[in-house]
Amino acid sequence: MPYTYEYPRPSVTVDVVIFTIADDDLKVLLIRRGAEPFKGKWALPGGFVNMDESLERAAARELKEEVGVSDVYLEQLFTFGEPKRDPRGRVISVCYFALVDATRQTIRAASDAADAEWHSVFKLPRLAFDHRQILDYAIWRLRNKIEWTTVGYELLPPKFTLSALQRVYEIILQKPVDKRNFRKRILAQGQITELNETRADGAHRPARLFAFKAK
Amino acid sequence: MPYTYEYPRPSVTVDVVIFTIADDDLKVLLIRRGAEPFKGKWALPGGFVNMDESLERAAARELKEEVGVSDVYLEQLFTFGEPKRDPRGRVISVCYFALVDATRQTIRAASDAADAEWHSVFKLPRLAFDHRQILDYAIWRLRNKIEWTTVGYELLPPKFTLSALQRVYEIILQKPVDKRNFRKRILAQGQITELNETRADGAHRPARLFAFKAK
DNA sequence: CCAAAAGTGTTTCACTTACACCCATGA
DNA sequence: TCATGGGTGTAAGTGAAACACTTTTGG
Repeated sequence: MPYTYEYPRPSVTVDVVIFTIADDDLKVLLIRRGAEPFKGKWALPGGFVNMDESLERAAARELKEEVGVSDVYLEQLFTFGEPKRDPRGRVISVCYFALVDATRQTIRAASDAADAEWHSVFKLPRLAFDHRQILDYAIWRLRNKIEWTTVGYELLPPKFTLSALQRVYEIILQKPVDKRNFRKRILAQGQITELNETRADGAHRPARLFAFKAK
Repeated sequence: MPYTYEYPRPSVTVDVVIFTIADDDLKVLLIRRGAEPFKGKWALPGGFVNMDESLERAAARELKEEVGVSDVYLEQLFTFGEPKRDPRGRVISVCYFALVDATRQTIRAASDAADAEWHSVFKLPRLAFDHRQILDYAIWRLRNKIEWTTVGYELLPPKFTLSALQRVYEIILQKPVDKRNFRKRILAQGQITELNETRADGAHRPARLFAFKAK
């Protein structure tokens, strides 16, 4: 541990990989950069950490500013700090990943960005800085996590059908999932409750709705 | 992403949780602080990140300085950045955890610390800053990781007996492990090779030595 | 020959996987 | 009545857990 603070200090930012499911696809929010370097290129939303806010609060603030939501799933991902990752100087980026349910997201124009858009993670443009690497890592984490935990629910509204949840898994894992085994496994986890409601909109047999127990 | 760097900058340090197995116990290297705050208290080894070195290099450097080893297992753990975690000002700490095998560690006195010592993680003194929280998280990660991966080998010398490896697991998990199932499981992983050597020192039946394949 | 650690297989149980048909509804 | 997505069970296979005795060596 240091004795002194008379030491050159790097800049510290938080970048947030914000995922959602929309149009039957896994999407990530990207911001088109309005200034150099990488002007016009797409980048992850992010910004400086204020001196009086925690890292997680900074990430939550970004999320609020860029997507206009709070109380969503937010997890620290990794801290990227290669000396040359930003051409302007030493910037250390503490990265987070967030899961936002498709019905809540309402993108706001970010104050420091020309444009914000949801992009399919399977058809990504060229990204600024090392953001492609960050995003790839986030996808890898999401895929692992969905197999061992219950984060999948975070991408759905409070009431959802099992078919919708299954689609979330299929989209993220990019492989078909067996319907019967999926339902058995999910129900066996005991984390969701069957509701006495069905979905009204479909043209076919109405699907039973479920809800995630703890949130 | 920021436009400007005219922004207050926090200090950034790396702290390293260095584990080893010694005296049939899981040990962590702690440094006695020689200055305020927390003067005289034990703390994790750590220090500032130089402007031209990566975070991982900074952690490796600390490891080299404090324990005198390189080429050991090193993994980023978490970044702690609560605004009040250091009474002197805003300090963000990128934490790593390292696994050092018991035969290699030769503690050196650290340049900025009065003393460095291995402590049992089960009999810890009061630690400086939020280092207890960091250490608890590192132990949790180690326990998880050892169940799903092969990091256990990193705590042993290149040639080891299966009994020694089993003890590593028992010490970390703090529960007895079934010998036959353990051997089956480890061998089935296909990550270690049986050597044509036995351990010479024991007073009883000599144990076969094994080696980790990829390192 | 005794004490102590090394080494070795089989059975049981739980969980995962593969797989195909009927149901309910709106058009 | 038909097209479409919703919903259900069983059998086989795979991996984890429980469990006790024989072997080899040094003293």
